[in-house]
Amino acid sequence: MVLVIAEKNIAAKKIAQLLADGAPKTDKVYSTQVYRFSVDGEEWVSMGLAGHILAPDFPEAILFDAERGWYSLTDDGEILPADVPDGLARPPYDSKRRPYLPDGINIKSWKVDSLPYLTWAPVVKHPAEKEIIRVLKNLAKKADSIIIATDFDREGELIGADALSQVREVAPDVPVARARYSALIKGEVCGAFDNLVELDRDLADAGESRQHIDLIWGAVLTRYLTLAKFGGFGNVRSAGRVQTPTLALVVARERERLAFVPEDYWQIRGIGASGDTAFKIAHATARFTDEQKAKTAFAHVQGKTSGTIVKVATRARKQAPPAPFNTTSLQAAAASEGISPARTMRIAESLYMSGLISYPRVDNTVYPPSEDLAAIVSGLAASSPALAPVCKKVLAGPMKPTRGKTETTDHPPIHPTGQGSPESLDGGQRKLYNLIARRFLATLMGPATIENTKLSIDVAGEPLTASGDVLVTAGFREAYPYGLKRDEQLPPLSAGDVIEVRDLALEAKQTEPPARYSQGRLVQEMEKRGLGTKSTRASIIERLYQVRYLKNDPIEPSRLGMAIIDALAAYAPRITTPDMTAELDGDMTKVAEGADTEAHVVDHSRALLAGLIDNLIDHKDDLGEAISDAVTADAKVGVCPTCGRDLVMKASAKTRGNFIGCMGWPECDVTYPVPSGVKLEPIEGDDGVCPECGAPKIKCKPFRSKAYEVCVNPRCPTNYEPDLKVGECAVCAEAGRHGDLIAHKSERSGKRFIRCTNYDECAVSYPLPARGKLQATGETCEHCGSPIVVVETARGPWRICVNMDCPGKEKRPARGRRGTAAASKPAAKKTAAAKKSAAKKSPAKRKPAAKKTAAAKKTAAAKKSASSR
DNA sequence: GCAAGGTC
Repeated sequence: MVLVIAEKNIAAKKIAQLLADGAPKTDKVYSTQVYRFSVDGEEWVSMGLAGHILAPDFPEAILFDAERGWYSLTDDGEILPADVPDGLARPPYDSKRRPYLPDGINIKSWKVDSLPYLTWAPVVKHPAEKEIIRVLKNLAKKADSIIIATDFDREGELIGADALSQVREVAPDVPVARARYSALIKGEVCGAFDNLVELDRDLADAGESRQHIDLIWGAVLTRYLTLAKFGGFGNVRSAGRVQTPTLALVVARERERLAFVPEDYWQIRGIGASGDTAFKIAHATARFTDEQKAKTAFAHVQGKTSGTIVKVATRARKQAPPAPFNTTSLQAAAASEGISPARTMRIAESLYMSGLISYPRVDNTVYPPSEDLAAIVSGLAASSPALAPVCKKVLAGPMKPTRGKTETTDHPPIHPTGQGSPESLDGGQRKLYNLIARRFLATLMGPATIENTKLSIDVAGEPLTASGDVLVTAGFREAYPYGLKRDEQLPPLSAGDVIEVRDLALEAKQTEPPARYSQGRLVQEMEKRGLGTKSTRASIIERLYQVRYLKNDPIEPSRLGMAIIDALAAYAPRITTPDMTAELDGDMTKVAEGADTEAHVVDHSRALLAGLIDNLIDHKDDLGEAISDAVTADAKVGVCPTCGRDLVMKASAKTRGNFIGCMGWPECDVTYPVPSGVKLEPIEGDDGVCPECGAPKIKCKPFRSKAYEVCVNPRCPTNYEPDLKVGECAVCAEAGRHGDLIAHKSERSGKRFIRCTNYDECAVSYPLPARGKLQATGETCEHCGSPIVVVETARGPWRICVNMDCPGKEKRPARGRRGTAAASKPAAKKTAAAKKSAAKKSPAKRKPAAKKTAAAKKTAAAKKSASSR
């Protein structure tokens, strides 16, 4: 049997299809997809790895001293020489400066003292994809020969070399060869398998050098930053060859904005009208930089009510259809539609896995000749009725595809497959699929023609203008409306016509600083500067948000992010610029060409880092202070109305919930609750102080709905809500007594809830939505008899039964069973409190407000999963 | 608890 090892499943599948006599058979080894086929009567099988199957890391519990070098200790205290690669450089040992690694401190422990040793620590590999390795070894044992067919690039060679090392553990003698193809098409793949070569160790070593350098620099600097001011678990301050220069880009842009000195300018603008059509007019001098000149011009036109058309100029311009999508351009286009690059990749992956779009990690922007574009369009027409009319036009047209600047042969640009059923996609998936499908169609269509009309208007001797764009020939815009401005149609006018003029005003304005990066722009900027790859950029940006160096979109650096860049620019400047990546690329090329060795390149890099360590450690406390100040500044939401110190967002150690507390604690015990389940943001400046009570106001952004601002003080008059009777208590009615249900707002927590007036006997207490005006309706719920209230929300009124355990609420048609189960035994469970009071006062009766205890819920869930198995 | 690179 011949075993073919590809980098990923899609490659394994394609290779099987291209080499097989007849159609390959899909099979599973354990739970991994493999492809069985025959080539000239011989039995072949291909499998896909999942990228790198081994992960580099530092060895467990390695210690160092000058005599023994690297060693490890067994549990019994026995000293063993460490299993490290030959020829590894030793940490330069200076007993005054650098004691032995203290007892019990090893490379795995996060201690500043160990950083100089970590710089020189060996790097080993451990299995990262255990399942894949198991399958690989299983197949390798049965193989008569093996062909490594991973991607034809540096990382592909390394992935192949790692796979080979695993194969050798079970099949030391089986012949192994390498197939190098640059496109998954018949000619390329068959050619590669007819001309097998050897695995290129130098190229794999180049990839491994990259891994080691990234790990060593990343781990040393990340540990250093984290230890400089330990902020508790979950507060890692990371640094790396790609993430740090990326952060530096954002910080540099913010600094430009801070240093920006706005310039004053003036505009004269107003409204022109002819017949029923009104349009914007402005002085021909779009921006006056001289106030006096602006005032003089304005004095001429002020209060004027008519103008004369001097000239009408129309000019048509063509807008070329866009290039096919590669990863970066898809991420940028999706970011404009509000989908972050990271989310774009997650969605694209799912669309790819369900067979709706082609492979999403591509640099290529030119369709290969082998791609049957017409077939895709036909498929699209059949699967997406909404796109069918435009698909028909595309099929009838000349269908000359556009080409982008980057042409590679590994995969086609991102396009819909025209297969599957996109109709059932949910929100984000549907949005992205539509973008991809429409972009694909646009690349096969003609240009759009936009006609611009420019009116020159004389108003009391001053030149004014109006301009309007109209899409006259839709071309590709019929399929691809993204980023298209709305038509601004001017009325038909000609020279000499008189128009109405009104609302002319002189406006004083200021120039704006350079704009912040959007996530889409940042991805493009990273690509331009050689930072990261198509597969990593999105996740690197996401990481910078996760460690709270970045916030908001357009992107702003946090004070912490700025402090990190300042510190690294001072003590480890090499990590803050893209140069390190550029230099690494140069070194990699030398290793790949055999002009240098992995050991030498990595040791050189270690030495550069080692040269920085002493200075870093000397400044540890300065940095700790800077980080701590920055973190406090980021958490600041306002000033304490009692003592004047900063109020900051804090996390409760007990409940892990957030609250606002005074930095003066324990002398000052001012605290405020904050709403949970929403994203919170401080409001800067005077807008962030409540005019009523002086407490801070904060911005709350609930998931998928509109942000609002609120005073954090629950006792503030702006938060006052009178008690409201919403109806009668159905529980009490069942028990033969009377109780009213009253909506209260807690003065302590600011939370709203409903409670029964009969609370000595009745335990009814329901939470209410945090926001929206409440109204009693006088109606009762058909399911449980509890009152119905209306909550005014941003999306309009919302009628709810106040009973949180109402059986009517649990009816979910899609799942069904949960609802019916709950409805059939609504009185089954009670809260402990309800049971207690019921036992004391009155016999337990049917109770619509059945509240399940946590334990009861658990058993119910367990029963459910047991019955479904 | 570290990075960046593959891919799921």
